Amino acid sequence: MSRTEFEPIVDTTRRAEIVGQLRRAILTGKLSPGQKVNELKISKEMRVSRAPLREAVRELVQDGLLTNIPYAGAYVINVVPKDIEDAYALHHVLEDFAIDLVWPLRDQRFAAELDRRHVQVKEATRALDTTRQIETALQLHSVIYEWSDNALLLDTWLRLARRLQMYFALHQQARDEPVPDVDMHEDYVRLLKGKDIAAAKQHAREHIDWNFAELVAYAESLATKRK
Amino acid sequence: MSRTEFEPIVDTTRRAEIVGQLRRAILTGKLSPGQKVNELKISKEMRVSRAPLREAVRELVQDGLLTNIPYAGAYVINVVPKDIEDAYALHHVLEDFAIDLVWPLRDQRFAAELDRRHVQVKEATRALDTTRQIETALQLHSVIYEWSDNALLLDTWLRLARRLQMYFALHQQARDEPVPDVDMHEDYVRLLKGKDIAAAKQHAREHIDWNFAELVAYAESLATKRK
DNA sequence: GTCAATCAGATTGTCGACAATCTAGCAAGA
DNA sequence: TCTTGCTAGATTGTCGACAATCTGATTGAC
Repeated sequence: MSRTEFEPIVDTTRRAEIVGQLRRAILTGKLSPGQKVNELKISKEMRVSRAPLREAVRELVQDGLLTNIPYAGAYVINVVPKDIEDAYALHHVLEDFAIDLVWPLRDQRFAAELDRRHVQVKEATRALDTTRQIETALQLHSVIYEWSDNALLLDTWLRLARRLQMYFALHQQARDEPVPDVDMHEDYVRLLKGKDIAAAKQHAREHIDWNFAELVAYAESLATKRK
Repeated sequence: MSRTEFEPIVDTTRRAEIVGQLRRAILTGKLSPGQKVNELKISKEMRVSRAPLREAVRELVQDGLLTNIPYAGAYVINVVPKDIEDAYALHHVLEDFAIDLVWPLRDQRFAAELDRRHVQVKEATRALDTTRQIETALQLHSVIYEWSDNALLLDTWLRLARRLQMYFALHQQARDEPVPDVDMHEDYVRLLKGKDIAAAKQHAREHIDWNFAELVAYAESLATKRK
């Protein structure tokens, strides 16, 4: 029996590639909220036929990043303050649950993984790469979900995370300000490795909320502009 | 301003119809876990081309009812005990959250809707229509999510509900026994209309678990059989 | 001028055919 | 006997073309 473990072969279909590109385009604001996804135009630009593109669109619709109206087209979802509030409320609940589940499962590898991703966040922050910073920060949060040993919870989180990534990206892109403090996640990581679950939960709660008000305000400004 | 409210036009694409049929087939066990979804065969049976069928499959893959392996095909998801446990754990958390949210929003129409769906469950139960009984019972549970005014939570619940519907249906189909008591949801509905939120939560928790052990045992029997 | 009917252009939905890939079975060689 | 290479058949992935539908502008009647 071989000891080496091989990675599964990566999806090598055009469809998967297209999904990736479209998702990135949405999450980085290259496709802005409300914008229509023109199949013919995009398929030409990507040099693929409409079939795999359409299948990719179905995936993103199911993902919640696009909405579809039959015979009218697919549109990037809009962002209104209520969406942000809903997402944050759900995030609180899921994070709490994930910490409960992960607490007895934490081991040395868990701590190592937390540190590894924390480093990535700090690197992206120092490099002033906001897009990557958002991405790595969410990946850091993903650790507890990945280790909570509940596939459904992880799946639910990943869906939510994509929404959050979109909100953050839009916001950052709009204000174009210096990135937040490098040590933002210091306490978060430390408490997750510690012994006080109540403190960890409490801090996670506050940590999640750090830019909540700002994001809602941004969504409101969007709504007013749209009028 | 018109006072009458019109329903949105139903999706009138073949794709939507196909999604419905496939979903029903999976949720009723017509397509059993692990079974392959042969595109050519099904498209012929449905008298449609493969294009809309494939798009429908993408949706169901994203929904979590199918898994896809490139160039190999789409398969109905398997059911293992851990899946049931994960689903129930998440259900507890979501139900708790939903009750919190819905509590201050309850009004007379909320109570009426609870009653209406409760009646449907009882009718299905009396008619010995197990499939419909499962469907209506989940729709009864959906009330609190629909009224909780959190679109993301509702979306998350609907995903979970489909998984649960599949588990229940498989189980029922396997044991082929008389359906449970007609008054099963009596307390659930009564407490949701009452004033004691703690009692409502507590009962919801127990109510959710009523057939948990049975379902896990069934999944285990499946797993052993598969060997 | 207002409103309804009509029409052209653009876009989405669907189809049938072809290309790429996988699987199972068989044959050849060590 | 086991492994390797090959082949044929089936299935999935992709393509280009056509049909159905929507949108906006134009026309014409009142």
